[in-house]
Amino acid sequence: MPELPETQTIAAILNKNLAGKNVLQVQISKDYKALPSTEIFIKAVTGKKIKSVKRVAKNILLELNNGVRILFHLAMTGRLLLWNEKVGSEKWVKIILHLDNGTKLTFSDMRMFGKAAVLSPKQTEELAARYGPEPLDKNTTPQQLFEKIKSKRTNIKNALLDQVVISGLGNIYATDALFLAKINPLTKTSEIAPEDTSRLLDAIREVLEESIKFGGSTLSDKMYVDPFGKEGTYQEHFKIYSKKNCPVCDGKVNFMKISGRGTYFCPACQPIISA
DNA sequence: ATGTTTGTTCCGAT
DNA sequence: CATCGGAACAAACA
Repeated sequence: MPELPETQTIAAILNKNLAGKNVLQVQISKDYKALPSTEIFIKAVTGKKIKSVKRVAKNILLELNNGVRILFHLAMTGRLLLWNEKVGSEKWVKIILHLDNGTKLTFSDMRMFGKAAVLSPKQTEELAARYGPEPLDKNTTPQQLFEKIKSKRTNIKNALLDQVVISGLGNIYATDALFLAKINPLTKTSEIAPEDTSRLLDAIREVLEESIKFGGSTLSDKMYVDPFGKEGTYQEHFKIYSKKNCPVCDGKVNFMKISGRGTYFCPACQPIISA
């Protein structure tokens, strides 16, 4: 579930609450495989101090004082919770980190699509290098995005979901950003002009920043909550995602699957660019 | 019972 | 050979 805003929200809260804490003990569920192996994971993490928590694309990285990183990727249904008296029982817990302030961080994952791994400093660099530009990085330019988009031969919606083109977008924010930029999701990347990319990057930044402001999106399944169990409210501010009628022209919103992902767009406000 | 789901990766097809 | 897109991964819900 989590895309960039949700991952960012989690990383910021964890950084605030975990920096400087020591990991006293690590518990891993028998039915779960941490990477590269559960044994190596436990050995690498136990007794280490957490220096900081950062986000890279949709990954959450806990930097330890020996330079090793714990990587969590939440995929569709992963959760990281900081347990206290308010955050109650949680199912599907796979990993528990016991901290020296008496609290614990749990990683749970209902559908097991997520990932927990330890990375060496070199592997951490390699990870970041695999991803496209970070949309919220001020140094990211429309020209960069344009070149990345032009390297793909598919529609713009698929291109935006490719983490090599741009980091951190998922189905919801790609859908909303295309609506704000007035670009039809089926537009071939070959038809995208530099000025479209400029509008698109602005739109991407707008939806991501707004969502971060609202603490991300929590859908009806309640899968996403922050580490203290709090839901996001960006779903009350969706631009087009999940809507029946266009908020701009009130026309009927089109729904279709693009590469298997539910896509919403307004055919009037997001017309196909003809060659 | 069938169809749906916010992500990523692998494999077959092109 | 590179790239695209469907299927698969697994579980809950309507």
